[in-house]
Amino acid sequence: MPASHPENSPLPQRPIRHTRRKEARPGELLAAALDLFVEKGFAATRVEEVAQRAGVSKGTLFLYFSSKEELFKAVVRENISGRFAEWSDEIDRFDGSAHEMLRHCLFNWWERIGCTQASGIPKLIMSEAQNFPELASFYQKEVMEPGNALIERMLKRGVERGEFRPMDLTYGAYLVQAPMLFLALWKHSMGPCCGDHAQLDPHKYLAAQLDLLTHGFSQPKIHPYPTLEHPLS
Amino acid sequence: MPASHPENSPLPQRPIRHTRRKEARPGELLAAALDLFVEKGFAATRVEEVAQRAGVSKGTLFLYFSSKEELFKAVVRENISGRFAEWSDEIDRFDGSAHEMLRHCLFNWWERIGCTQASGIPKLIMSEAQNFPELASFYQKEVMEPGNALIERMLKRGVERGEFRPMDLTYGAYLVQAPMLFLALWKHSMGPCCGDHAQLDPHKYLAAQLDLLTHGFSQPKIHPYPTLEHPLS
DNA sequence: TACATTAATAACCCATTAGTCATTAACTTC
DNA sequence: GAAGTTAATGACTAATGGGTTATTAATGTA
Repeated sequence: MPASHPENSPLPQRPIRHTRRKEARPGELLAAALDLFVEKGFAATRVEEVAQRAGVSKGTLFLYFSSKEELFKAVVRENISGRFAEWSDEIDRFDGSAHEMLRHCLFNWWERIGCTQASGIPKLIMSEAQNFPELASFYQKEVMEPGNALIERMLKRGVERGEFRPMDLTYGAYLVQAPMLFLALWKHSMGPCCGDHAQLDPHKYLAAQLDLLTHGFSQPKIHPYPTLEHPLS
Repeated sequence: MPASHPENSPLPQRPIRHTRRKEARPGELLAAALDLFVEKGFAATRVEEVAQRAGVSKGTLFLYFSSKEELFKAVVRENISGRFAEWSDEIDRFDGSAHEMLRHCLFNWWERIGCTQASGIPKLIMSEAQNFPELASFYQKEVMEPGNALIERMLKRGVERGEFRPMDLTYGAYLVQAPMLFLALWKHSMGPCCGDHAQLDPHKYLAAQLDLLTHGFSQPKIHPYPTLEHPLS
């Protein structure tokens, strides 16, 4: 479809373009970038497309972010690692049982990250880790490690209260993280592709997982928890 | 590094090049493509690199595969099917306890798939699912569903023998699958990027996971299993 | 209204890469 | 061993896309 004629001269074409909104640009660019990175991956997303979706030109994008990689890092900070502080506080303040805390953690993760677009970021990282090693180690340092530390603290608390049996905290943390990653990946890869059949209900899955963790971590003999058949319903 | 001079005229440079091996080329190209697609993903893999690794020129690759996409599809078709038949037989024949069976399943998966290159395919599929929806549903039908069915049968057997408490088999199967996917993804994404620190020992992880599943699925009160601190060591 | 500042632009540069095609030479056949 | 067939090549192209920069114009100030 090559439009040989300019053909758009009669219309002014630019009613409100070129407005200056220094404060709003970065946020709008980050939002657009999150959308596109999650949808198409890092390498496949063109910066010009990001700029267009944010309503600016490509040059403007580079005015606010020095490179595509910096843009990506900013997206990750904005959507994931920036929230660890409040999460940490929440863990400190929590005064329920370790099991309630685990439940709180899993379901809150779902509400705040899992069910939002931000859960596409882990998939993104997994997909592009090899091609962009510094992005991978950035993610490792700014997301995986603090996240693990948070979960480890939570598990340790459970062990100290006598609710959880002794465990290797490092691997215990992986056991908690794996299902979240699984859910995020499912949501952003297989889920949208497979029709109604084989759909995965996130709440049911999380409930089953929580049930498994609760039973699996518990000190034996004491707790009569619900079975997997009616988990937390 | 622009080499202004040709400079390689003195040496013949091509001792055994240009041999004609029509039968062998497709297989060699597919093997090379699997390596590279798993390592770098679809978009980032250059066809010329695939050709080089297979010992031919780029032009030759297009002689056998009409496009990069066709090459990709051929790789997935070549490497995914099979294997389920023998696994199914093994499950039927197994005569140990449900817990032993679960252990057998996890560790055998690791030996046969997890630790091989084949475990890169799930990552590949996850990464490219959005760009190739028909591939994703193909994978869902030919891999995920039969795999789930296998695990469900295994869990059902445990429930029927009274070793596992009653559970929703569909979600129980996901609980078993998630850690395998986690391990495969780790191996092919974060693992190779993050230096020695934060390394994940597959056997220790699987042992911890098996321990969790064993405790979590068990009928309460009966089994004194080892703690997560010395899982299966 | 004139001037200074700088947000925003769009044309440009350059490296990369999927795909093509005219040419070359390895095998086959007689 | 000459001729024909076709596997294999690599230089070419067209398009793409990250990043740059000279230019434009919106806004604030006097």
